[in-house]
Amino acid sequence: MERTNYEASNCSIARTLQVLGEKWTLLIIRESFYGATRFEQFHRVLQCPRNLLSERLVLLVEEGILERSQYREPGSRARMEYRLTDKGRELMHIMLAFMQWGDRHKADPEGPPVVARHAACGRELHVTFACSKGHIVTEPDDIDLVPGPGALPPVPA
Amino acid sequence: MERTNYEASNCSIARTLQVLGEKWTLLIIRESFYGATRFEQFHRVLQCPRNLLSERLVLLVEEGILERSQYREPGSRARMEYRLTDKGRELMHIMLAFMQWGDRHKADPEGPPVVARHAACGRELHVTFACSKGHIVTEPDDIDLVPGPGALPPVPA
DNA sequence: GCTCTAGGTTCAGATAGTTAACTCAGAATG
DNA sequence: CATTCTGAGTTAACTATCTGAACCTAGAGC
Repeated sequence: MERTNYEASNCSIARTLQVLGEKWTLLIIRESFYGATRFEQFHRVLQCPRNLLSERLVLLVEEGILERSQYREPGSRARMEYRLTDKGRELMHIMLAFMQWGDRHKADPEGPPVVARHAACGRELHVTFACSKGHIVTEPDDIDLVPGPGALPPVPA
Repeated sequence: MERTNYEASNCSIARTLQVLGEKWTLLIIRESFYGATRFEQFHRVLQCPRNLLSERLVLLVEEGILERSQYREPGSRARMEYRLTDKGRELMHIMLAFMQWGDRHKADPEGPPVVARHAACGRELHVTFACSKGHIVTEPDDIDLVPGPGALPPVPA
């Protein structure tokens, strides 16, 4: 299974896209967050081609984002289930960032189908940035993107 | 320009992917955040096919994520530039969520090429969730995903 | 022994992405 | 003022990926 190469630069975004950037992948993960665990569940909701679903699940397991295991309901034969690993659950930030932007700019008139709440207090959550001093930042303008240790030479004008 | 349809459910994530989910799109936006504004700048860094770059830029302008305008450097002819709109700048959350996951799980040994800092205090930022009461949540387990006003019937087991 | 279901696999045809060559206008060069 | 150069695309042939549908298999239920 050869996959496309975005690697023109040392970039975590590109490397992450190499895993998540194919069609359906992020929606499969969305369904995992919403509670789907079985092939037919994913397929019923997403209505994506079965072979792609199959390929993507294999890939996500290889990447350590999902975990595949057999289980057996009493009186039923053994089946496979796919569950998010810790690494997969850390994709929550990406999911909710997508959801938040979409709710803001691509909203359905009915309102959002899913809302994220703080389990402890029940209030609605939104994606923010926090610095190590505890400052919460929401405005893009309050963020500086600066070269890090693995920086490449800047883009020539 | 027909685009693919992910719409099996009322979902902001799917609708956002319909705009950002095609190949190269998110990397074009990454470059916008890093300061690229001109066709050849994007192309030099990304090394993507020129026709796709061209198509994607048109699309991002149509979507109101980039703004296209003419400008003229003295002694040079008029050129086009592409700049993030406010709507585009709000994609920062998605960008940094990708970057953070990638830095954690797909890191380059050199370290990250770009770091996000709080403009006011200079400290490193990370993506978090905050509720309206000001609680900061980082653990996926502290988040409940609950049906919102536009909810669809739940996935049958 | 036949049918149903979950979880896939196979394959032909359509769509999207890639590669490389070409265009075109204005600036610079000679 | 003819020629080359550069930025910003366009075009066309080719390749890879995705889609839709049919097919397969093992175990459960009838």
